[in-house]
Amino acid sequence: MQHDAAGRPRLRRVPQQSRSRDRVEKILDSAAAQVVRHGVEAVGTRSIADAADVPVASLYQYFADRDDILLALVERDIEAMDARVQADLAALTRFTIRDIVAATLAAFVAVYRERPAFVMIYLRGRTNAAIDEFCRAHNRQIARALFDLASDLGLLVEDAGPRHAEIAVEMGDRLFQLAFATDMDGDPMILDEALKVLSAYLELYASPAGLKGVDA
Amino acid sequence: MQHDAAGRPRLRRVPQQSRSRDRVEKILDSAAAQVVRHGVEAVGTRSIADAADVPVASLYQYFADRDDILLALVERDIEAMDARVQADLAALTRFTIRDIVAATLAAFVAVYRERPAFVMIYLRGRTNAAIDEFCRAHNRQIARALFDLASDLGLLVEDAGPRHAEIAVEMGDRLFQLAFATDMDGDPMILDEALKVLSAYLELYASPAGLKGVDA
Amino acid sequence: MQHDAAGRPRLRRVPQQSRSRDRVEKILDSAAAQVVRHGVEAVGTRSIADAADVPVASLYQYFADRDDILLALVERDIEAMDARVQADLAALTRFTIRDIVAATLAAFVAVYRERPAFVMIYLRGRTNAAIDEFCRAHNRQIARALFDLASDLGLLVEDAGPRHAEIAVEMGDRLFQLAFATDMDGDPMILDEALKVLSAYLELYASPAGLKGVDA
Amino acid sequence: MQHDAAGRPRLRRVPQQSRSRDRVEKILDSAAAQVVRHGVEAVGTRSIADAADVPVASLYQYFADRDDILLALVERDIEAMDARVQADLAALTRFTIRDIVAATLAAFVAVYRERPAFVMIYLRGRTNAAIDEFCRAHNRQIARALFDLASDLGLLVEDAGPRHAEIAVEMGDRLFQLAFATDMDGDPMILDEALKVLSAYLELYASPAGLKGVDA
DNA sequence: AATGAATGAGGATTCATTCAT
DNA sequence: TATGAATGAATCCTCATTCAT
Repeated sequence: MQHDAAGRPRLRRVPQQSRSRDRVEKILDSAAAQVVRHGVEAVGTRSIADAADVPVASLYQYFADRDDILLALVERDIEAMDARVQADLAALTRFTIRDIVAATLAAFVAVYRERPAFVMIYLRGRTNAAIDEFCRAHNRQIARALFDLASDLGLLVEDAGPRHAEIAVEMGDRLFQLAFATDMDGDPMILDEALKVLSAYLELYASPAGLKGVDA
Repeated sequence: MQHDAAGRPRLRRVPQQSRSRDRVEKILDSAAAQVVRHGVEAVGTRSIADAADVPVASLYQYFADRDDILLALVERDIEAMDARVQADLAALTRFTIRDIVAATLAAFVAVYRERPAFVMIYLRGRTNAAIDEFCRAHNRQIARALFDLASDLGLLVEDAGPRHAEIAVEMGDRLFQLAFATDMDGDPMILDEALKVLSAYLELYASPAGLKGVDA
Repeated sequence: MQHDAAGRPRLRRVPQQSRSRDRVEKILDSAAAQVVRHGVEAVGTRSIADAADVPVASLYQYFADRDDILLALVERDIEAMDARVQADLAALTRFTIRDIVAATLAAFVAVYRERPAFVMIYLRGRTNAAIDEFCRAHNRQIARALFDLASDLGLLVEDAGPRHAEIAVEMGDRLFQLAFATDMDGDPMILDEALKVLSAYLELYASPAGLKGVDA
Repeated sequence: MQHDAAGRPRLRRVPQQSRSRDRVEKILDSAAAQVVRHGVEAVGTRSIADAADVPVASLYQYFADRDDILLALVERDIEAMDARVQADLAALTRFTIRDIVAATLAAFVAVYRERPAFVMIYLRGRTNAAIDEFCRAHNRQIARALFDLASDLGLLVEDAGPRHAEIAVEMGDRLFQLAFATDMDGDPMILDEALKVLSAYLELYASPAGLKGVDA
């Protein structure tokens, strides 16, 4: 990560032009392909650039860093994930804690399956501080959103707080890491376990409505 | 991996001298330590050599390649694992399918816990073709050995074949990878599940004796 | 420095528009600040442009080159210096060789102190052919002007020629470089010595009037 | 400057082999030539290596860094300077404070004149922390040696301490920087001034013998 | 057998400059 | 005129590997 004179990390410039957007997408696609093919550590600026048919120097138009490219990959995938979760939850006609958990997990699985590069980078996130940090922050954000939803619908008891949601999300995160560690489709057994574990945990904080369900 | 003029991989020279053996062990120990501390990709010939207090060039007396060192690490660990499995099985006084599975899994867990470098390399095995190939071959070999044992003891039905054992071993392999992916001691929940899953699977092919047990 | 198709150096476009003039000044001010802060070699187009709040590409509207910016800086400062010398000399009511030398040196010192960037670039001028060349030419020009002044006032003997003035100017130039090499205000001891040395030298070529003085 | 895993700067390997020594000398000579020709900032690893007819990577056999090469240049020159000072002082048959100062300054001037690259690097030392630090330490060391000599010969009064010698050396150092800033042979006027200033200063701490002299 | 020395190939990143609009 | 975007060339440096002794 580059830093400016004042020591703050230089921000990646987010291009708004459509031409640029295409190029960025191409770069990210190439990077994703390389990651899937050869692993996170093996992708270099050169291989990304070559695959994207872009000069190496041009990468630095759009990204601060090699790491920044990987981070962008994760961000892109996470955005897709958020969208999917939101859509799937919006499609529910009846809400229980378990339904919300199931829909969320299903959305995650669907996106993971579509985006194998995400799985690879995410799993090795430990190699890369920026990615790690970003994902952690995102987990908190997701937890908050889910908590707000359940709370607004009256599915939770008084005691329940955003903290509980965070714990659940972190657990789910871990389980997904495990499930996708070696199986790019997500080990179904662990995915099943994930649903059971998370539901059981969160139902400890469910109101009667949270168990019985409320209509949308 | 180096290749000779004919394109075949150059074989690692296996030293027989005791002085050499000490050095090889020291190198492997150092490499293992580095792997555990900094991850597979971060380990270079220099860091291994420095840690082993051996000149870098001397690594090539004992190993063909950087990859070859990692492979040797895996081989060494796998040998330990085989020995442990054999010993633990030999210690059983009564054999059921489930006992064999349990003893084997326990042996694996014990060795994994003693040898964290193995876990790290094995998990990232995909980075390294040689290691991947070696492990796959070893899995088949283990499967065969276990099948022969159970078969000789009359624990299996007629339908059972080495293929089933292979499937079980591969499943166990996967589950271990998952269990150790984030927890260097092996996620106990997954390890428990592993025992249940593998036993249940293999008992589908168990003879009555395989369920009830036979004396040693 | 850029060159056109015929190999001649491309001339810097001297903008006449007032809007442009403002921008050029801003660019030069920024460049000067950067030079003083970080040294000549550390100043890049990007840092100049950022500091001037101007797009990098716009620098090339006004300057042919990175070098050309530094050269323009020197030119601007030299123009100020010339004006100051002229004004200070015009303010004299009585002229001796020593008075002219003193006034000239004082004018130089005053300008150097106001324009630290000039000192830095000039001292490292050797890095930059264009600047070196320009300064040498200017030295000759100043020497000629001072010689003409003293000559017209009858302060010099017959033997005296522009060449002697040039030597004096070069000596003075060197002494200034020395005086400002480490002390941004000019080492006073060297500045004093400069006055003594140059006066003594030039008085070797002074007419009686040159020593006694003439009224303006 | 490189750093090892523990954060300490990786030491430059000082080669003892004669073959290596030749190469190191060749590299340093090339670097010196480049510095003199194009200035300190313009010398890169590539240009040094090319000029020395050595692969770039080989530079890193002998030097930790680009900076380290420049530092080595300075060290080599400083060693020569120390040797020269020692020899010139040993040649004196009669010792006064002034004689010691004169001999020392003369030795410095002689070495500076032989080694223009040293002058250039030393003057820009401010660019390079390692060089700066090294020179400062060396100044202290020289001061100590000169003080010990004068002290042993009984040339100093009781009050005199190594601290005074350090001040004198620092002053001399500055004056040399000035004298050689623009004149590769050392501006004679400043060199003369240097002798006067330093002698006068140190004679404040001279014993009668220090003024009158003692035989070797 | 052992190793200090040597190196080609490649790593990420920066920079001055040009181009298309 | 003005400029965002684009890039070739260069930067320093690392690494696995080989060679000569």
